[in-house]
Amino acid sequence: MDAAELSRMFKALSDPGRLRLLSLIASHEGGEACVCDLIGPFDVSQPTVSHHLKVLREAGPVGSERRGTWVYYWVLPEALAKLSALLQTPAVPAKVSG
Amino acid sequence: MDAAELSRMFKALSDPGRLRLLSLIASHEGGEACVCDLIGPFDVSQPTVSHHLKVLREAGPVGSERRGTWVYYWVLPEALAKLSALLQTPAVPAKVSG
DNA sequence: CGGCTGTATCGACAGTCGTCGATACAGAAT
DNA sequence: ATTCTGTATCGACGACTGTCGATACAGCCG
Repeated sequence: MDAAELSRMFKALSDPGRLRLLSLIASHEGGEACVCDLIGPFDVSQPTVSHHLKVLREAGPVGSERRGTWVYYWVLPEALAKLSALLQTPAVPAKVSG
Repeated sequence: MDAAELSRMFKALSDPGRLRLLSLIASHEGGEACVCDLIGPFDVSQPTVSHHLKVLREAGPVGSERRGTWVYYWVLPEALAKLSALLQTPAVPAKVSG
């Protein structure tokens, strides 16, 4: 994991809406939510929600799958754990600086 | 810590240059570095480095102090630890969603 | 004081981001 | 097949970001 990939992950988390999406997904029943569950709670349009979900998906911290009509999203704790570990260390360690 | 403040922290970490700055500061002798130590290793100009340092300072994860001619920067592990803790939990917990 | 060095701010510019409405695609039901 | 609903993509727009050169500010040294 280099600085570029790291920064991509952080960038995905740098939008309040995406943080709330992540939270909403994680706290949803069964640990997953379909897009239709995520559109209601937000003031933004459906395309915008879809866009944010795409950003999260491509950055790493969520997975998704189509099941018939609906598309479900869930949080990938491993991806978040990696970031967490990096922040815990003596502060962004040699892996990044090298 | 609400979603807006969280996102500000993440945004500060969402630039590869700032991540490397953070790493450089943390790994520097004594845990702190003056700006002059940070300009050399980068391809960007001094004003740009200064700008990134300001972003980091205002977002939280670094502190700074002028000592005579030089200005020193150091990492604030507590700020990073907060983020780390949030990412560790069942994934961006109730504090954010509420 | 005047000049020198380290750092910050300013103004400008290109590029990216979040957002939207319109539209296309996917699957289910009739 | 047609139609309906859920989701994704497209094209466009304003706002923000990273970057720079020029310049201002701060502190040291003659």
